[in-house]
Amino acid sequence: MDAKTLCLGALTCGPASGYEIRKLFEEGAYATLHPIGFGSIYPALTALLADGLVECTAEEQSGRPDKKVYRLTDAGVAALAQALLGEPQADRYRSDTLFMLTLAELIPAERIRWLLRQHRAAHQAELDKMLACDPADMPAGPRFVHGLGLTVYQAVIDHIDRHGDALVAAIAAGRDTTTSGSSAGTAEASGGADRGLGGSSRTAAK
Amino acid sequence: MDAKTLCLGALTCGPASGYEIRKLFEEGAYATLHPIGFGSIYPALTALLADGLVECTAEEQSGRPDKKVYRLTDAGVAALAQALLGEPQADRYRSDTLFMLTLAELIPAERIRWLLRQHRAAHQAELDKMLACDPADMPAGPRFVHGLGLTVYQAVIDHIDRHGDALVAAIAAGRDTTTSGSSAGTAEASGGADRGLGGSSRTAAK
DNA sequence: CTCCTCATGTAATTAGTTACATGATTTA
DNA sequence: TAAATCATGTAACTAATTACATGAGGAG
Repeated sequence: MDAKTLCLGALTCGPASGYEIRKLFEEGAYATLHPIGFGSIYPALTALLADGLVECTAEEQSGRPDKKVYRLTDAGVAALAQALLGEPQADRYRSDTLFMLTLAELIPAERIRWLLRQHRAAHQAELDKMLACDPADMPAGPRFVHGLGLTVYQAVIDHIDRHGDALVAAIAAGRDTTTSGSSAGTAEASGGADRGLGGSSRTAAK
Repeated sequence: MDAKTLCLGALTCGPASGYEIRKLFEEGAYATLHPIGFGSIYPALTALLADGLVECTAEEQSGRPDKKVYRLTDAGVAALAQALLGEPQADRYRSDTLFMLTLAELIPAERIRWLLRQHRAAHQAELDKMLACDPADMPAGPRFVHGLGLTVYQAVIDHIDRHGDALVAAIAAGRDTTTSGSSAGTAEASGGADRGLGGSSRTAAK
């Protein structure tokens, strides 16, 4: 799905500027469905304007660059409907965290715990954002996707809550950080599960 | 997460050729966690060899090019463990299908039904592949990720089964394909929900 | 007083995908 | 007999991210 179609889709929610479109894709209706940044949006909008699929009125603002508000034309709606008839590409998911967790044996138990917390927190944050929207206000399409998002995020959180401790315990038991012995057997290191709690508040973002 | 780290990770499962690594990422242990193709794997392997992080023995084969089997060196394991300590990038998910479904109002009801079926089938296929593996054979890390995958895929399938029909019905009611009237009100077109059943067996793949 | 939000756009770099080149063996 | 699998690698192309440039106003 190319950036042009994505922008066209975003504009069905109503007229918007490039800046606002980006927000739709990172916080709003299209959040997490399709990552897209300024570098893709602005050129796409320019191309759409040249093709007559959107029209644009510039609103003067003090200091800031003019706010260019784009809206769909009839041709734009038709082009979008057409694009929506094409074959959808297969879903793609990529997760550094899950890849790392697959290689848990190579990672200190403390860091595994941190990774799990962070993963949970990220999903909880998405969930909270979605919970703030009332599905009753949405048309059927967005409501369906919204509900799907809720279930999936909840499933991830539940799985971490149910099996996260067991993973940390297994790693702590299998290869202790303090001892360098390899075959430690089934140690009962699960007792003090909540002491240090990961630390490392710096470098949390980016 | 770059292609080199991904290859290093794959090689923890044991020595493998580039061809086999790709299979790991599309069917095996790392399936759907990180998309990666030949074009990324072969150059990465060459670079890793130059850095001494993997070593390689070529097995002669009749007709085919030599099968180059790569395995991790001690330096490779150390480099991987080091890379695993870096900040994981945020998860990225992209779904053409879900984006399309968000714009369901612009799509004929029949096609919505097809989209839902296809989405369900894709997730069912992934689920079946995962169900074929016994988690008991896995170390804690892969087992955790495996379990997470199962729950998530199941959640998607369940959601489609529970709410898919309602979506199709809403679209069919809101904007009928046969009538061109725009403000049709709350029509009771939900009755014959299962007549044509989508058809279009051609162009199913790719 | 500093940081964040608003606001647009270009340029450079990096990453990823696709196509090509080659070819024997197995399966349908 | 046609197509898929196995097997590696390069070159070209497309797409995406990041950095840069500019700058006012409001919140903390």
